[in-house]
Amino acid sequence: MLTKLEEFILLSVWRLGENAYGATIFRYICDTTGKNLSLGGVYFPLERLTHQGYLRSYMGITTPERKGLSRRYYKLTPKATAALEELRRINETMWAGFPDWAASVQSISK
Amino acid sequence: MLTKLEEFILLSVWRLGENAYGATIFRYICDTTGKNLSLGGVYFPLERLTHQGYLRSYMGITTPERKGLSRRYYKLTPKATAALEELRRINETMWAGFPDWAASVQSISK
DNA sequence: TCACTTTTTCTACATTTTAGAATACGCTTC
DNA sequence: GAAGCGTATTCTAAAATGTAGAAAAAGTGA
Repeated sequence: MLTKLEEFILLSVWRLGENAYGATIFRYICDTTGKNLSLGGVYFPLERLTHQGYLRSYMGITTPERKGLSRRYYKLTPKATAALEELRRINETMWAGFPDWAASVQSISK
Repeated sequence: MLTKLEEFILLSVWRLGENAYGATIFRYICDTTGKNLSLGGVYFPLERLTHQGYLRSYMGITTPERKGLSRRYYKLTPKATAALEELRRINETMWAGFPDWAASVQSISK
């Protein structure tokens, strides 16, 4: 099963689209969760997920007029999309009916 | 931050109500996720969560006419409820707009 | 008493996370 | 053209967490 961090990383890659690389993913997760991750704690799972076939990565070759080391960008593979959809279903079942959840989900009235 | 297992354990305790003890929690999570957890992998975090103040536990003293070791029941503390509500908010933000999610959530049209 | 069922507890090992230091690269400035 | 700065990635060691399964506990029934 994907860990929570892996789940969040995959979702971040999906959401950031063309702009998904280590540093932006790190910042996005920190901002959204309000927690302080460590940088290493995002780069390491990125590699792991790539090895496991959830992500494809490629070096940024375009527009090299910016400062710094060249970026390594990430994209979801179909395997990742499938895993996320399964996870979404599991999450939905687990959380169904939890107080306050009702406010944003249809067809649960309690 | 709570791990995924801890999240699922807390949700199971909430859902199982008066019937939340190690073995039922274990079975509920296995059934819902379709994964094979190990038993030890549920008892250990249960103790951890209790120590950290997310759960209160008490031994089952009622109706001792059943077989087996006496059960240790669990209940959520207010700290756990608060953590779950925060997590729900984070999850909602992370998952908002993800394909297929739309089917069960209001006001997302894409 | 012995075997059986349900449940918890324990142990050893593998994986994942945390925290932060080290390294890389390309501008800019002196 | 060397030094410093900002953006990024890579690496390392320690701590926390998860996996797998064996062992133990307690009551029931043969």
